[in-house]
Amino acid sequence: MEKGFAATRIEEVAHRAGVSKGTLYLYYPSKEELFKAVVRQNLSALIARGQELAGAYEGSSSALLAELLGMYWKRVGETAATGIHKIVLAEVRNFPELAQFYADEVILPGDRLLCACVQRGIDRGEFRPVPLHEVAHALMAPIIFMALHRHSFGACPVRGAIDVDPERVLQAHLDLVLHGLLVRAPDAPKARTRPRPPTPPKPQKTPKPPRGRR
Amino acid sequence: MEKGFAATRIEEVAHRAGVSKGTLYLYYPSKEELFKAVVRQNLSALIARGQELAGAYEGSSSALLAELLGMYWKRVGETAATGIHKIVLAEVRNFPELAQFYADEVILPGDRLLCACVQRGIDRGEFRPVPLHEVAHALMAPIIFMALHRHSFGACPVRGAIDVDPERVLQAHLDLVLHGLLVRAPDAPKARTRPRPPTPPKPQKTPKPPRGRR
Amino acid sequence: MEKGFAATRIEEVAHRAGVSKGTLYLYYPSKEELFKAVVRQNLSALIARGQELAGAYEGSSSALLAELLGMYWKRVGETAATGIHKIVLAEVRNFPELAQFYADEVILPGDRLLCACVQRGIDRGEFRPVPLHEVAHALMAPIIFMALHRHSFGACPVRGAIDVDPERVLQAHLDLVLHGLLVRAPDAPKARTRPRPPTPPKPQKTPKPPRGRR
Amino acid sequence: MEKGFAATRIEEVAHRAGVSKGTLYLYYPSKEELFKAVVRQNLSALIARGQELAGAYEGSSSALLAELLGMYWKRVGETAATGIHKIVLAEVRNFPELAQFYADEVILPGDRLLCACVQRGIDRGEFRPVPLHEVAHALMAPIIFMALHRHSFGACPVRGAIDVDPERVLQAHLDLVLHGLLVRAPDAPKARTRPRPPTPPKPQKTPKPPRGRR
DNA sequence: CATGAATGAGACTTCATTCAT
DNA sequence: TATGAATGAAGTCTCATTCAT
Repeated sequence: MEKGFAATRIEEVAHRAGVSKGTLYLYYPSKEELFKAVVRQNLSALIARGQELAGAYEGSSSALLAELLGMYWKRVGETAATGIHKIVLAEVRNFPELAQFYADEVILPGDRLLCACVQRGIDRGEFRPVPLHEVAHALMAPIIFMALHRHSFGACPVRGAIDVDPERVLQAHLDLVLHGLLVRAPDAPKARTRPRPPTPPKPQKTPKPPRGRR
Repeated sequence: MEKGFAATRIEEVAHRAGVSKGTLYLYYPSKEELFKAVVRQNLSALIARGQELAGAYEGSSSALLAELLGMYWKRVGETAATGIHKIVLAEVRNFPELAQFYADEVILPGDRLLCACVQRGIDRGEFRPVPLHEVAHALMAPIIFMALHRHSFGACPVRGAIDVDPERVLQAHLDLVLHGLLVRAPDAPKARTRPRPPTPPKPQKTPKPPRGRR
Repeated sequence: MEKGFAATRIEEVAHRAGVSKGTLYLYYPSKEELFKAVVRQNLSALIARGQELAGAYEGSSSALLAELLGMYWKRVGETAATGIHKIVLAEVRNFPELAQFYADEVILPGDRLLCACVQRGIDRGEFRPVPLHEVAHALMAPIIFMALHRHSFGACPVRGAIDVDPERVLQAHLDLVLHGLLVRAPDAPKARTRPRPPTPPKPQKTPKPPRGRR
Repeated sequence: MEKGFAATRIEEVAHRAGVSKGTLYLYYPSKEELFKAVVRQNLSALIARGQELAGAYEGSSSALLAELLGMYWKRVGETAATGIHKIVLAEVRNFPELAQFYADEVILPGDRLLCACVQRGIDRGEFRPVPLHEVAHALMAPIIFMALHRHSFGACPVRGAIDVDPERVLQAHLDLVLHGLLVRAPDAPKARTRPRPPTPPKPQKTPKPPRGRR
């Protein structure tokens, strides 16, 4: 996840795993297969988590969506698993079987889950009628994108970086989009899960002290 | 952009350029430099496009944002330039100098532009007061994400793919998010640039029977 | 014998022996030693067979030679032991100690036996005086060669192979060479061990239509 | 030819060829292909030589055969090309395509040539009617076998080796076998090409000074 | 200015060998 | 005594880079 497929040497993987090069080959017949196994295992975790959440939920659909997205961020976006997004994005075209796998195991289930939640909101009269898939995309994209971003740029020391706090971005995103979903958006944005003042002082645009790599 | 840095062979680059391998080295001292030049040139194109978009605008802030995002999609998201996003994302950590460059040339200007537009909306009483950077992120992310997605998965034949129409996603995104920005969201979503029925007939019930591509 | 020294993996040897790789090393300290043991044991079998044949014989020297060569073919040429010839031939130069061993255990005893038989024929006035070693070579070579050939090419499906019947080759060889040994070759070839019509009907005109094997 | 396929390192081949490892791969895509090319080229030489000889011949069939076999020995048996026999024998089972190739390019043409000569002898009333293919085998085998033998054992220093002089073996073989072919074998063996006393003193069985390898 | 043949460092992979259990 | 997981040296092959022409 740090370097991508090609730039990662089998030897280092083995070293970090605490075994020797040869041992790796007792479990995976090739670098490609090892790679695919890494993707598969990490994705399985993703799916599993999604399904846990998908269980019965009692509150409003807004709250449910906020919950889902927030949990996704906490469990995936902030963990090492984020890298999986980067690597899949970067390598699908070189490992075509990956595409099918990812579609089946991640994209479809994820889409299904989000669509179901939005539909629930519509059915209960909470949300305006909206195109499901497209909204699901709009809901998820900024979060995954942020994860991608943090995983790649976040790891590089950059002068003048816009120091967006993921927590706040998530908040803004939910605020905005749930606001947009509501049948009759009230004057004041009540839809937020946790009430927060619009933009707390927290000074932005400060050159954040670069966190060294490694 | 097709294969990533490592999987691309100098020889093929030379071949497609219609010259010999040696000739490449007359112009670029190494594969790394060639790569950086490719990124830089493509980013310049991105910038140029950004600047074109940044010109004076008279209408409502909602319309301005819709215009900007739509234009971005048409000029970048749908063109080969999209690949630049993918490759930068995939390689920044291996080419740290790229991070600074990308931040300076793409992220900052882009953020500045969007923040200015949102601020304009707030100043003119169109938008609720919202955290600028975070909203800018929320505005841009789904579009770039879609571009990334199309560039990677879009190139792979996948059974049962969710066939999202970019045009519609863009529409839903704008609809949603601009809706959410408005000070007083009216009952009906008037904020859209081009009047369109809220949810066009095209029935989209959740577990849509997968229409195979290919 | 199937694959040669290098292409044979210890693991497969162990597997066929019904034990684990480690167990092999309890009995043989290295692949080389195991190999040498294989050769040695197979050669011992060869020798043993040679000595069985060497016993007392009463008939004509022609008949004795025919008997010996025929027996060799039946007991060695047609059995798995043939492979030993191939592998020794292929590997002597990589395992020089093998050369001495093979010379002592196979070549010398074999030569001694054949020379003795030819000398017996000369002494008894049956054979012309001929150079012993050279004739011994001429006697044995076609048989061993055929064995080699069958072990290597015989195992490969080849279109248009010349389908020589080993039995007939042996016959022709004996016929020819014993004919050539006799002091006064009679008009008709009576020297053959088992009376057979000179050239059995089976018409064999030069460019015989290749009968495919398989 | 010295070490066999597996024991030969690409690097050494390159070194002896006076080029670098990589260069070899500009001409042959793999070690296997290089190997096959070596075999092919050497065999082509074999064939070419056989066909030169196959041209018009005026003398007796005995003399023709003696000529052919003698020339083969001089042009192949004594040269480095001999190794080709060893390596083909040792590796056919690992390179099945080799079998077909060798059959087509070497065995069949060779067989055809020899059969034609024997048939010529029969037609001209020189030879007894004999089974062609089998006799061809009997004619060729001792010579190839000797070549194999010299290539492998000949290169190893062995105490008490039977020091057979190839020239003499060839002579004895021809003497014997041509003798055996003749319709009416005369009392004295006149069939020899160059008249030589049966067995000159030349003491045999002497521990020949080991010719070191390399 | 352009070529393309040659290079050789470096990476993946194999497999004989070891050794704790 | 037997196992089989682990090892790491060694070999094949790739490909960025060089340079004489």
